[in-house]
Amino acid sequence: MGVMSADRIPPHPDVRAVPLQRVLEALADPVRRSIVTQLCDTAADLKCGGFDIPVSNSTATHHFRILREAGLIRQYYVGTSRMNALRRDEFDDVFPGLLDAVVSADRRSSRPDATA
Amino acid sequence: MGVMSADRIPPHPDVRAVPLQRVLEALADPVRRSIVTQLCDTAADLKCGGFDIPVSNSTATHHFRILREAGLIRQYYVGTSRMNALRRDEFDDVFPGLLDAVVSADRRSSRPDATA
DNA sequence: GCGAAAGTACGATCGCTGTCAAACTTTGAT
DNA sequence: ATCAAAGTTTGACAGCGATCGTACTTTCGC
Repeated sequence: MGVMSADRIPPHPDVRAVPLQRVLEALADPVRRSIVTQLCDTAADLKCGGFDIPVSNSTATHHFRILREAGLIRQYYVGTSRMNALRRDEFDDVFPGLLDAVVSADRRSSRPDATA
Repeated sequence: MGVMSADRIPPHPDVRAVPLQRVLEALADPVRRSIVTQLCDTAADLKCGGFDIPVSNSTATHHFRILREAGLIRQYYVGTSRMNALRRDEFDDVFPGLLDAVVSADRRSSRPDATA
């Protein structure tokens, strides 16, 4: 008995209404930061199962919800897959420079770093 | 029977050796963020008791330690007062743009905001 | 229709962290 | 010498949040 695929996703917040506290809590978790970084690097939307993260399925759902409520990602369904998109521009408007600084530093942290 | 006032402060980390994780955990707490913002706004070193924070003395000590170990502040004694200095330049070298983004957003969060 | 695929929702743990009060330490002033 | 000022240390406690397994829901392909 189908519900339309539209409202299968909980509402996305207006980024301007998201407290900095929520944003920093979201970005302070390594798994979530990895999700954001992967979205940045891919420069394309990814389904939940398309990420390389070391947690169970239900834990992943939890992390995606936190990111969504922090205004960092937008989710929408394609068939049975939930897609995730970075809300780059909207987010940068409200928190200028933050995403860049975090993602840049995170990339450096995650790489082996072979600099002499 | 006095110990010299020099080594009354635990060692400060090399900022380049501080993991991003530690930095974000430090900045994700509202009290610590307030401390950093006040240091930014004052543009001068402040003694521990010189901050406007709503926690007990021992809790404050805890927060200052977290900030110090995150490479965000440098502490030194002047008489019986422990002074706190932002490690601005060193920190910006390793995490460019991060402090600015967080402090700017934090200032906006803390103000009433009377914009029409 | 039926089964598989992709996630979600729900409880239940469990460890971490922010908090405080109380006792202690060091320095400066009297 | 003593006392006050400024913080620290220690121990205890409470609440949050990351995690997982299991059960459930929706959609797609046959």
